[in-house]
Amino acid sequence: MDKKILNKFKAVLKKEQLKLTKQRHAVLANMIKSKGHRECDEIYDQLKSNGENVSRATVYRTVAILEKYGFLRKLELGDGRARYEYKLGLDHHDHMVCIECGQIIEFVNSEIELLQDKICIDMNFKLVRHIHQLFGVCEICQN
Amino acid sequence: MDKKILNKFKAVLKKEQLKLTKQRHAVLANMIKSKGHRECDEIYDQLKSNGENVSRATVYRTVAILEKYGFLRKLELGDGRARYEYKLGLDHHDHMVCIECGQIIEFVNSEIELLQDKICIDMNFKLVRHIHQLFGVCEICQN
DNA sequence: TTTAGTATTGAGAATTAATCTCAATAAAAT
DNA sequence: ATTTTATTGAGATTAATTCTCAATACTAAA
Ligand SMILES: [Mn+2]
Ligand SMILES: [Mn+2]
Ligand SMILES: [Zn+2]
Ligand SMILES: [Zn+2]
Repeated sequence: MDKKILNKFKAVLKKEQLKLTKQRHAVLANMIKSKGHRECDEIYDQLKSNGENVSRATVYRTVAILEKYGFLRKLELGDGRARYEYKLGLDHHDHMVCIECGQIIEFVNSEIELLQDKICIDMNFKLVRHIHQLFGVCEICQN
Repeated sequence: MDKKILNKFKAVLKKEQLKLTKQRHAVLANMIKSKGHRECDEIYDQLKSNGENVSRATVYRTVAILEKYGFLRKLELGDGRARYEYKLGLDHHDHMVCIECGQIIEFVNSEIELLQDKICIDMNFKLVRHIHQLFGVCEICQN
């Protein structure tokens, strides 16, 4: 794992009086390697098939820590299963979701981000995070 | 209940070979009357306290129909409980959610809506619906 | 490197919003 | 009024997530 990321993880853990365990390392390493939008069970299964056994409970506990400290972002797409994507150091983006095939397409629009900030300033709302998801039918599914 | 709304509801039900029952009427009437962002259990409790007993199962089943046909909009704010708001004939808006007190503030920004449409056109994505939620600290909770 | 102190893990139980089941009932059609 | 068809409700079920707690693994001090 990249030394910078690992050091940040160690710093976070120390600050929170948490210990660096094989399991926590394995979850983070796995998320860095496969950069999709992933359900906890997927992570669990993939770790298991790599021979790195981490319990489901620990996967859930670890992604929660990683989200809290900005390593991961949690997505809720309305199907009752949370997805996580690696985000540390990457540019912000939002998501389009195909309601036919489930495909997730990423998009960025800095104008929207600016307008969003302006709304919050105008309304004296301190923005922490946002969700902007577009649901519709992707190019492939239209044919 | 407003005759236009009731007629539209009747038309929808007929089209779908569903029957107009006391319970379905009660749920719709209740949603029209109290225009908040409401959990199913709230609707259930309020109906019960009005003496109009509708089972939880029927509340869930009815809001699903009402959402499908545009009477209601479903909100998922990330706490695992869906909220519904009445929307038929009302202007579109999105939501800011205070992470301290849970307050839901509505906002509208037509520029963002236009940019959103443009993104979808450019990417050949047929937009059906969207979620734009801003999470942060409201004016009151900042003091 | 031992030891003491503290945090973590995993297996399965618990939780909880939402959905399902199906016999009894109510609405619509004839 | 009778038949047909859909609906309801009570409680069981589902499924993602969280919790429990005894056994185990880190960490730092001696
Ligand atoms: Mn993404
Ligand atoms: Mn609203
Ligand atoms: Zn698609
Ligand atoms: Zn607030």
